[in-house]
Amino acid sequence: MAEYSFREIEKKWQAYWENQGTFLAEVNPEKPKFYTLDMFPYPSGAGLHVGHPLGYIASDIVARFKKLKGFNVLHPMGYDSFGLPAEQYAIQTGQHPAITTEENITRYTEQLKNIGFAFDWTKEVRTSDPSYYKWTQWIFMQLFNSYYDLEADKALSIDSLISRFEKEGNSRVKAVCDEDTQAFDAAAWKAFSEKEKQEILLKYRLTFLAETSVNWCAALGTVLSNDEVKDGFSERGGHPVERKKMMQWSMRITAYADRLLQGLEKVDWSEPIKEMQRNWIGKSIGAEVVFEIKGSDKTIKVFTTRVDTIYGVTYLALAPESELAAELITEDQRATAEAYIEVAKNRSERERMSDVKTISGAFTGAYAINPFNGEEIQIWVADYVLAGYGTGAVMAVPAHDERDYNFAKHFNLEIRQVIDGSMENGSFPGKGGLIINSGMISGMYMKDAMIKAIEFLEEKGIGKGKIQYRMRDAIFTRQRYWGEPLPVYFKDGLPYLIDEKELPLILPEVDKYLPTEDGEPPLGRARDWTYKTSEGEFPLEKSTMPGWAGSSWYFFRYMDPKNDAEFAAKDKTDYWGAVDLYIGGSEHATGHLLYSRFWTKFLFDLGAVSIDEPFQKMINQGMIQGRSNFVYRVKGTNTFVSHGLKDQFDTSDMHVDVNIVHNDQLNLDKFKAWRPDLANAEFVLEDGKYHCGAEVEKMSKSKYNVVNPDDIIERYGADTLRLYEMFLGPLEQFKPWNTNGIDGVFKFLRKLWNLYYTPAGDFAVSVAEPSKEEFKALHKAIKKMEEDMTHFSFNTSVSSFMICVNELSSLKCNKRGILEPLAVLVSPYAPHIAEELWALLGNTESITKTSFPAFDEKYLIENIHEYPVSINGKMRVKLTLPLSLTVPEIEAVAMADPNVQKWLEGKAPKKVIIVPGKIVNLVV
RNA sequence: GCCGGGAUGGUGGAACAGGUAGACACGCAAGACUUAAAAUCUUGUGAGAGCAAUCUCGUACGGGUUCGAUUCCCGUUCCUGGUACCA
Repeated sequence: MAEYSFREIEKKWQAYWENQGTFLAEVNPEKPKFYTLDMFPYPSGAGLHVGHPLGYIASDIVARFKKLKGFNVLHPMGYDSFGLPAEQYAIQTGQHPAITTEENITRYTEQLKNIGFAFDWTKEVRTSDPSYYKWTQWIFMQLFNSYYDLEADKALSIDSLISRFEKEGNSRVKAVCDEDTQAFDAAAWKAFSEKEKQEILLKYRLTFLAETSVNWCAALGTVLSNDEVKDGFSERGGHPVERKKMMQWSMRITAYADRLLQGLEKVDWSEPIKEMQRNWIGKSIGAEVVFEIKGSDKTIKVFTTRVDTIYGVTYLALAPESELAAELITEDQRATAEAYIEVAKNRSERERMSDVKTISGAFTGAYAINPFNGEEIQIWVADYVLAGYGTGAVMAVPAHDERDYNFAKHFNLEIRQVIDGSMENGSFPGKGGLIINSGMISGMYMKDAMIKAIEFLEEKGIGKGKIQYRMRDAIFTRQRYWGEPLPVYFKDGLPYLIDEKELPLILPEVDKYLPTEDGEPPLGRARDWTYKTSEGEFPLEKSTMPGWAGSSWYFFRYMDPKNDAEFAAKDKTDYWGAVDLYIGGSEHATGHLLYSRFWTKFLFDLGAVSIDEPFQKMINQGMIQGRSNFVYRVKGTNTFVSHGLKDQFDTSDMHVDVNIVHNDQLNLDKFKAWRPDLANAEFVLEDGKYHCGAEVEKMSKSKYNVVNPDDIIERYGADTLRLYEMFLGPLEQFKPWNTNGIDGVFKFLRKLWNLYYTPAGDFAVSVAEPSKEEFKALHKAIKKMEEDMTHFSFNTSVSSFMICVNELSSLKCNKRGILEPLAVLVSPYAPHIAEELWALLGNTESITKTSFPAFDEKYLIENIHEYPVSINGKMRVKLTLPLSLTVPEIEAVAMADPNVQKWLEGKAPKKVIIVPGKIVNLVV
């Protein structure tokens, strides 16, 4: 066999790895561990396109590299298999989503296996599998049975809260709970009925049922979380989304806001991703201030980050949804104010967002009293105030806040300056200035004034310092079929958990996957969707969990996927620990990555795992975009003009399938065969070729720019695909898929192959001692790969392999001493060809069992070496010096250099520091 | 609007600590082999001038720091990701 026949080789080694269990990963305390993880895919009906494997290839390279370096590597793959597309398909066709999902998974697995990943497939997980979602439900139950204790700063069991209530009521309990929780003492607690007790406990539980304002998507018939909504439309499907009040399960993720923020300091993620999470959590430090209302015993609580400007408050503004606002309206303002509230409330979120510039509001007629100076100030209703943030009320300081300023200008309200500085054409004195016209805090700067003002508030009992988060509690229910059922039944209208022994609560069969006629979720169609206890039969929860439930803990399940007694055994989670390298897209920054951190912290509090950050290092690979090709048809004819000549004709452009275009040249025969109407197409060519136009767009079927990895593998092989995806550019960069350069990578593999063969096609490797040049070529590549592995710049490693093989081939190197380590070196990138060559060299064990070739610097040293010279830490000149020179000789040559002389101006340097091979420092 | 990331030949991209810009690859051109094509190999390939050695200009644009800037600083333009009345 002389030809590089990748088809045979790849099939052979993929079967070998599977039969030998080469990549099975088991706990082994003798060896250091390395956990590489990819964001598992949702198995969609379209199959994998060429963009999906990008990150998987990168992590596979790292996994194989680490294995060669002696690590025990866990590198699993699985499927996030609950999701909307399968359900939508089920609605249209009546086919059970489980069947569609199964088919898609089969196809995905087949496609993935063709690429030759070092996955341990025995660790595969599927979120829609009952043996998996049993534990998703179990985690939900633990959350239900926990509350967040602020003194311990962790989640504790709800039973411990109950025993505190029995002893002393709730007045001294510092815990995260609903705003409206009333105080009670031990006696009162004991006097409460079972129902009342449960209602109170629900206000503390980490997952709870409450009436919440949600993003309702009528077209999908379900609620969506904030990160599933983009610009007022659903992320999947692009349907309009509106705000609606509904009873929903929520997760008290806000209890963890601060720990989620602090945890970011400990992990090695890119700064932009951390920043996105910080913004999403949106911590603001400020104060809550209570304003009394004139002629009423009601009060208005506002949140502000700038109490120091309190003397500049000239009105209060309430959100239109505020019930208090409706109550406060006086007779003379009733007509206008109520009309305004009606209009504002009915404006959809979408309208409100797209129309930020229009200023609107209405005076209620009521007045509040500024607690600092006793002044009466008007109370307004304004739709720039959001009901969902802070207290839904704002103290307006028009002089120092842009929105307040615009509002005051529009309605002709007073603008009172309390920070020194000029205020001209819309520029506001900011945080730096001295505070003026402000009674007790005049003459202070912001920081001191805030402290003083908060002290005053707390003394008087009319406010306090407060930290507010932008992040809301996460809605945890979806009115869908294809998701995890919640292990909850209802008694007296209150939720109770089912018995843990009953898990998993299996998703029931339904006749249709649509909501019921009376608007209940699809599970409302299930027969016997009830729970039987000794007390009777009770209805089960009809909503299911959101998509992010299953993906928030799958990285633990990979460690122990078949465990039926625990979500994962403690000794296994302790051994594998946090994910050492997580590769995936940045689009999950505010969804999956935040929820996973939240659940991990919770499991940590529970003592179920020993880590509280799941992903130590993360790389965000850039999306691969499509690159569309165009042909230019002369209008009204069947004649197509090459790109360069199209301006000479009246043409219209047309997408052409990128798979019949190579290097932007159209394959004319394939084009004629592409569609029947093109069979008799005619062409106007340039230099005998048809050049297509190209444009970067999203990869989509309708643009004929989808490239299937299977096609690339069929034509060039998996090793070429792997190398090429890496060669395309930096992993983190967004880039269009473009096969223009793939021939070069394929040629490289063929050249590599030919190193082991004579021109006549015989396998021939000599045992002669390699020359210095040969060692040098190899060790340059070894060094480069080791360095690249620390910065994840896979693209330049591929280049360094190419250089190495080019040099070896021009040296006609066929020596075992070089070719054996060379096969190992390239094996993480191109594992199939490496295994084949390794076996040809007479090795009987897989190449993955050997170790990475040791780098030796001595091979890189040349006779002539360039020394950069730097003087006084500033001047640096590169000199070409023979390596044999002694230190004084190097110094002499450096001193004789014209640039150095110019710099020294005749003076002698005080000290000469020479770092061999590095830098000569001359200190003046 | 606010917060990130980016802009280098015909193309994808190198330059990892301020020190020979354009590695490597594609494409293109010329040549070798071939009846021919494909494949392979060799050479050239940022722009301009020159027979040539060589010189000048060049990393989006305008400035600055430095002996020296793709790299650091200030300003501008364009592309791109996130987020958006968050008080």
